Amino acid sequence: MITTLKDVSRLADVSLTTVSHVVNGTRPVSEKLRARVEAAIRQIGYTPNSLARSLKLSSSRTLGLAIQDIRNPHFTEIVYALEERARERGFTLLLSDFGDDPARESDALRVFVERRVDGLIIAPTSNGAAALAWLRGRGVPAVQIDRIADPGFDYVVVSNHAATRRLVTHLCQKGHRRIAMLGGLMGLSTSRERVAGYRRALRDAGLPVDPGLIVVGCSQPESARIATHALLDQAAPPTAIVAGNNLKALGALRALGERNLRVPEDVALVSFDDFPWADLFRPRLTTAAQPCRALGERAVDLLLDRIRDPGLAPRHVRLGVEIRHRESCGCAAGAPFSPTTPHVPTSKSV
Amino acid sequence: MITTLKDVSRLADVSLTTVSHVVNGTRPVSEKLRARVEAAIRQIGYTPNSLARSLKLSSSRTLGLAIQDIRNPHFTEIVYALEERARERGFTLLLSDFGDDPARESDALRVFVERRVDGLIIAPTSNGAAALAWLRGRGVPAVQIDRIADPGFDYVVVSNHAATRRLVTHLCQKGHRRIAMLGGLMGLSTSRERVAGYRRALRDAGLPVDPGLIVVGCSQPESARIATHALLDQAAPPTAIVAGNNLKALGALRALGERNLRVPEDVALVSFDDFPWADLFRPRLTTAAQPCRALGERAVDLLLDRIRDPGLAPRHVRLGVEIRHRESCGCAAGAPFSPTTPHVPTSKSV
DNA sequence: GGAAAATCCGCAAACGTTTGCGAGTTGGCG
DNA sequence: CGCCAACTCGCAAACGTTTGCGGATTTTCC
Repeated sequence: MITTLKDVSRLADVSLTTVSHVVNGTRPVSEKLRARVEAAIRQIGYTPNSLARSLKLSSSRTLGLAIQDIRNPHFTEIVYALEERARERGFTLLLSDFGDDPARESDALRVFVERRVDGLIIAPTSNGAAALAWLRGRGVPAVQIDRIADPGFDYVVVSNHAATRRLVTHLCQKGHRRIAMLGGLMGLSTSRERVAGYRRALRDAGLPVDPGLIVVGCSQPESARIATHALLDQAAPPTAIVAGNNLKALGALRALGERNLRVPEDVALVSFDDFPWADLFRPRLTTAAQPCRALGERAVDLLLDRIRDPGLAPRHVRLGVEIRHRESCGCAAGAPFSPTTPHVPTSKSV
Repeated sequence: MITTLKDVSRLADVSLTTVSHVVNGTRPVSEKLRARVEAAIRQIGYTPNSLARSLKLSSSRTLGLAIQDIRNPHFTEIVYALEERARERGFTLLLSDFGDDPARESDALRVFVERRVDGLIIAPTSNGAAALAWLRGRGVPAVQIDRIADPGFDYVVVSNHAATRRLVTHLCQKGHRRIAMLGGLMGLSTSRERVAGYRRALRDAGLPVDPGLIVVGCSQPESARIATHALLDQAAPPTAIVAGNNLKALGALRALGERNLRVPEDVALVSFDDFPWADLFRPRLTTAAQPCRALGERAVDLLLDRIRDPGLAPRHVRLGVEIRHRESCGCAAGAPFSPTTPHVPTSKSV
């Protein structure tokens, strides 16, 4: 059913070498033989064996992608961009979703290396540093996305600090003085940067940082929902909430709904990460939208560069974030947004 | 950096054969040698080369996944389930997103076959039949999901007809007499089955089928949005709309919002496909929720069975759909839902 | 103590490619 | 006619594994 070069060579009565060369166009072949070979190929429906080819060339034209949870719309978007870019460049993607489990993260990397991917893209967990160290030992090219666990590797992330700061500053300007932050796992660089941006904005506004208004560690909508209820149960509840990412925004939204609190009249809500359908939530959510597509494309480009030249110094890319100004912050729909912090342009260090 | 069996065998001073056997545990090895080998492996950080292994064994423990658009939440969910199940079974997933493009669909399959996947899972386009025929010629195991393009291959899909029928019947019972249907590309079995279910429900209710209320061919939110506007511009506009899938529901929702029409008071809306956050739209959407997880799991299981025994007769699985009864159909939240058509149980033919 | 059985191990051929090297042929030119 | 360049092509070794076969050593049992 599946045929080989040898089958073709027998049928066309030429050498293996010649068949290989007409298949790959890697050296001139006379018109006569080429015709015979091509006829034979069509006749038996020959399909090259990439495995053998990769083995011989020690290059599989395959990229490994290890990510937390494809179902998170943010990652879905990134995966989409990565796959497209990789495909355009002639690479195929191996996919691994490792959830929250560091062990599964390591497993994924091991599997990828065993399959001899040419390089890999990873959104590392909080202990991704160990996994990356292991990779370094194998000399496998890799780039981190979204989060950074080891500055020794390339990465492309966004300006979490600046964007969160702008979000919070905006709430301050609208008069909010008790602003809560739903933060993520502090092992993640994103969470740390976003919480730092939040603190910074408060300090800039001369507001106290109340530890009771910062809750960290929730990673799923459900924990965010519960955390939100807890926040609102306080003696002096927040008048505004900053969700550290899209999942937390969903949780917060649910909690607010359960309490029949109106957004933004009773409590304002802004969130990191946009949804493709964020305009359909009521109220329409004000968000910090990451450039997922650009992020994916840059990641692939960085990786291919490094595969070409493994000696490159680590390259760090930080992309700007766009604030999508909608209603949940308390502004009328479409009202102009005037941040105090200027928009952070795409930057690249080293 | 990357080492081989031979490196290990040299360092441990044993034969290649022995190293291979301790790595795979495929034949007993004396305690002494095993220890030496394991020490050597650790020392040089040996990682097996799956490419060579696959070549020799002619089995790559890899599954190809070709899908339309991962960003569609419905497919995202399926991809997630597929990846998880495949991983549990020791297989890795190759991912290809081919959009609407039949050419890219064929490309994807070709790439997968060249990479010698053990089998593949595909949500075929309207002309997927050709692509599948090509596969048959190569003898590559495959299962179709979501849609069916060639009954000669295994598939696992849902009861589109029955579910749509229940959705529409429910609207009829609420008194709607002009119910519009936003259908998909009629080349897809899902679209045909859903539209058929819609017609059937109307006939059952003794209502006329007005061709002006059926619009087919839209596949993206934007075209559904435009189609919805057109529907509402009619002399006798519909009082209820059935969205053929989640994307169309988003488009319809946008159009209704743009017209400041209230759902369900002015126009009722129900939709095929659920969203994980469907409870956060306002109004909360009544949907026909597919068992994405089960679908993914069954697909992998079917595929692995077939890989084991390629001679199996084609197996067809049709899963039941759960109606998630919320507000957009015009019922009070949480009101009981009493379909005339009994819930279609999971069935399996042949 | 000796033969048979059991145990432990290595040789070398394959899996399906790619490619350096060199052999054979042809044509051009003096 | 002779020689060299240009052109075409095939041989065979490699890529990193797996595994059938058989040789050597040890154990078992009478």
